[in-house]
Amino acid sequence: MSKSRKPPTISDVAKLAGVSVGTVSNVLNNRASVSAGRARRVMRAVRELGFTGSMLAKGMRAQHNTLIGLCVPNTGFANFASLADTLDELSVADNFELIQVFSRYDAERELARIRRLIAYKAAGLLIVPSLQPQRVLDLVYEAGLPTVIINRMVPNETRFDQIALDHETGIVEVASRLLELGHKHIALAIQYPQLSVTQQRISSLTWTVEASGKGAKWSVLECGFESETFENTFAETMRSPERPTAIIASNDLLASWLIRAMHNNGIQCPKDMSLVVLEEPDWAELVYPKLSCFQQPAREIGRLAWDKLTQRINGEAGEPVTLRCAGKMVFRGSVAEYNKSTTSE
Amino acid sequence: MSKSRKPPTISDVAKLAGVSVGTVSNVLNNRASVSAGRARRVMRAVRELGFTGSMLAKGMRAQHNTLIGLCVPNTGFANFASLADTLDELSVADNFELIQVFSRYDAERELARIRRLIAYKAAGLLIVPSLQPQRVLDLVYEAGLPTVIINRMVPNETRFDQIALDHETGIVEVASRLLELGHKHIALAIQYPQLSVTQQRISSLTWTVEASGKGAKWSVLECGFESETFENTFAETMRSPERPTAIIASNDLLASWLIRAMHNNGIQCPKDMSLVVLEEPDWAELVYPKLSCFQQPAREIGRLAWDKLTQRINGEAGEPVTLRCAGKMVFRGSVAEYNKSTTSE
DNA sequence: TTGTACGCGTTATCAG
DNA sequence: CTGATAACGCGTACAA
Repeated sequence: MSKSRKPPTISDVAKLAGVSVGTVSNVLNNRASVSAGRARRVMRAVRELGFTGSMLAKGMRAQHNTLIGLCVPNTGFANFASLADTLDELSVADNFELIQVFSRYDAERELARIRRLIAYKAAGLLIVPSLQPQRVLDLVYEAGLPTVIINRMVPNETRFDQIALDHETGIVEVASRLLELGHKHIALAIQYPQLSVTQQRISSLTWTVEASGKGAKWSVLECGFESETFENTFAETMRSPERPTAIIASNDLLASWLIRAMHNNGIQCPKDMSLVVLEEPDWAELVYPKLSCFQQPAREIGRLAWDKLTQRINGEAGEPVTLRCAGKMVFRGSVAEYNKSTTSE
Repeated sequence: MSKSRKPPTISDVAKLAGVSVGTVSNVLNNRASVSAGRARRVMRAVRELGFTGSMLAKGMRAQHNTLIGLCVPNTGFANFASLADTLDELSVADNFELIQVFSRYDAERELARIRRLIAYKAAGLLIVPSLQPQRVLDLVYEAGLPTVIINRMVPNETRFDQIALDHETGIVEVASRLLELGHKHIALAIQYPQLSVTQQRISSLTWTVEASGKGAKWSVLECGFESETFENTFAETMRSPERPTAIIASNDLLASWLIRAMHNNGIQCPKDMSLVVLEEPDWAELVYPKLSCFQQPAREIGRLAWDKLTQRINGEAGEPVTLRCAGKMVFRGSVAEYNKSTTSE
């Protein structure tokens, strides 16, 4: 049974040290000059009582808190994990408390979580927005809360800073390479058709394929949200004579589904099908063949976002900016030349 | 530039609605009976001003906060991710705010982070302890903070509830199976020798191998913290005539290192070597052969820990308890019978 | 150099 | 049913 004694306050310390509360405060924040003897007595009392202070009272008094909210869809994808990791590191260094909440891709939940962060008088917000972030963004704008949007672009949003990956160059590089290798039909496997990055990717793919003048095809493979359903979709797609010879997966979950589905349908990678994923899961080099990935610079994004947010909190930032970070394409065994004599029973 | 207007307070609302602050408070918490007309006026004023309330002031007034601290080493391992996910879900349901901090396996940092959580007057703490948690545990005990230790056992600690995996049955089951399959030398690949779970695992392995009476061997493979160094260690181990025919990896990082190292050294799994990992990474079924795993019940542990913590916060818990959850062994392709005619050049 | 008093936003209490 | 006020812990301006 933990003894639930009340936490010590400044006046407890003051009483024990035989000084006034103002003196204690001055010692703790080594502000005004306090005589050495009293200072020592105060410090001893602090240690004796295990005095920690109250961030609640501090925050209330100072009218600003050292809490920073980070709202991400989940923590499962490798990207979000390293983003959280980076931001935690940076926030500790700057003496902020990072409080991470999950929106689970649900606008309603996102709204509720952000509302609470506002109620906690968070000093700033870092948001990886959900699919319908409008109400949330309106809310934080109304609240006047310094906010940076990360990782996922919100189109036509000029009220906030946005720091995100440059998705276009990635898919252009992937598609160009696949076309060079002789692929005639490239499919983009997606999960969220409404997402702005998805739209961007589709148009980039379209553009690249058509500009190449090689008469290649492209298509979009909507994969849904259940792996069983997907198995059917995939099998059906592969029965078509027009089936793709290369697939670009939007995220690592889809990549894992595709690997399994290819295996189940007797399709060999890269002989029958090349595979690329637009983020790098930590198992990329463990599967055979090794997975070709577009590495997202999560750490760089985290750092830029943090810098921008602290600037904005300190009132040093001007007009909201939109930054795009370059990713890096890494080709591994899962991509190969298109083999015209592909087995097709 | 977000307009950094001061957030509205209760008295702002009261002024606008033409009522007293007490009335507003009563309306918001639908406590005492307030006349319908006034209540409507208050609600309108609340909406108009975008009033959210201040959890800081609430917490200070109520002398207890709705903040729960979760301290984990990192968020990279699949286990910790789903633990965080479960706890987030549960805390939202109970109207608590979960604030997650990372100790990075560093006792010093752990102490600093916990200290701040105490200063924030967190209502309770969930800790996956670091390797030297003594000072932290003393601190939270002194502070009288309801605390539950999860996932990793702290030996001889009876001041707190502990909810953890039953590691023993897992390794006993794995070792028994490997012995059944004719393996004569089982190695346990570890990273943290001082960890109590490591000690438990070693003694369970010892016990199981010796009790089997099959004259089999066992050994411990210390893997260190850098994958390059590990490559050498592994190559050396495999050069020995006494080399293991089955390896049990303590965590998914080691499993990934082992898969790579086996590949680099031309050792085939499961023909030359069986492999088991004591947690289940999300890529377990993507590699070939599929990885045999001891599935840790992270969700169950999360749920039990949360229940215990809320009990303790509400003063409904008695003496601290220690609970062990059963994991589940899943054998897949990476484990096979030991083949005496193993290729050994 | 040290002590005192006030205000931050909220809720509980008490008087009207 | 409603309004005024004290108290929570801290920082600070100002008085001693």
